[in-house]
Amino acid sequence: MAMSETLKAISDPVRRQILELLKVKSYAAGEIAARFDLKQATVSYHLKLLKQAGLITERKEKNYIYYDLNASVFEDVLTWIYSLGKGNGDDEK
Amino acid sequence: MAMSETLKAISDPVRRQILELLKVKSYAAGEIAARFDLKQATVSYHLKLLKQAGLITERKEKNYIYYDLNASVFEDVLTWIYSLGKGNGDDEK
DNA sequence: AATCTATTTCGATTAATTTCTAAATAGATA
DNA sequence: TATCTATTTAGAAATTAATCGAAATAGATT
Repeated sequence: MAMSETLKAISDPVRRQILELLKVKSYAAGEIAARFDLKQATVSYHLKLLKQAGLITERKEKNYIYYDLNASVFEDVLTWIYSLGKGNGDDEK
Repeated sequence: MAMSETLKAISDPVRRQILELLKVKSYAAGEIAARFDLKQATVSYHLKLLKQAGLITERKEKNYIYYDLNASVFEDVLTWIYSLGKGNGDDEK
């Protein structure tokens, strides 16, 4: 189930842009929201999905919540993609 | 737009399984459909999306349509995923 | 304690995706 | 040519996802 969640998370362009933003440094939820033409509640929804997929972590500081990228989750995805290239006949998900 | 299409295509588990199947060899549409608990029309819909994303190609032979995997399309996705790991500060999609 | 600030959660709405049945296409075969 | 076989396309129903406004939470600040 982990990979489905990861792939669904990154299949949305808003969520990919959030990840790209967090690649540079941590941002608080409000700072992230400010960069999109979306309401804060909507961005919060996307952050929740990314968090559930393990792609970001949160860290509370003062009354802000800072988000950090966790790219290590991509390992399974990379393995799956490579396996398609390598023709080893494994027919399972 | 290409990457969004690729990622959306592989965000569905049925479509990932189709790709895994095609990794082994080409199959006709009906043979693929036979492996899923879905109507042929539904599988045809998934094949269409995979084709649009460039992940499979089709080849007509007799009155069958054979499908082949084209994993080369993953290059952009791999590049994107790697770029998130490497912290190079590029904030664009 | 009262209020301010940052953020999430809830409920509703709209939009997109998946699935189905039925009909259409198109190439083989009788 | 009539029909069989493989497959797609069209249209409708069901499910899931994205968005918003309003209310709730929780930690600072006064």
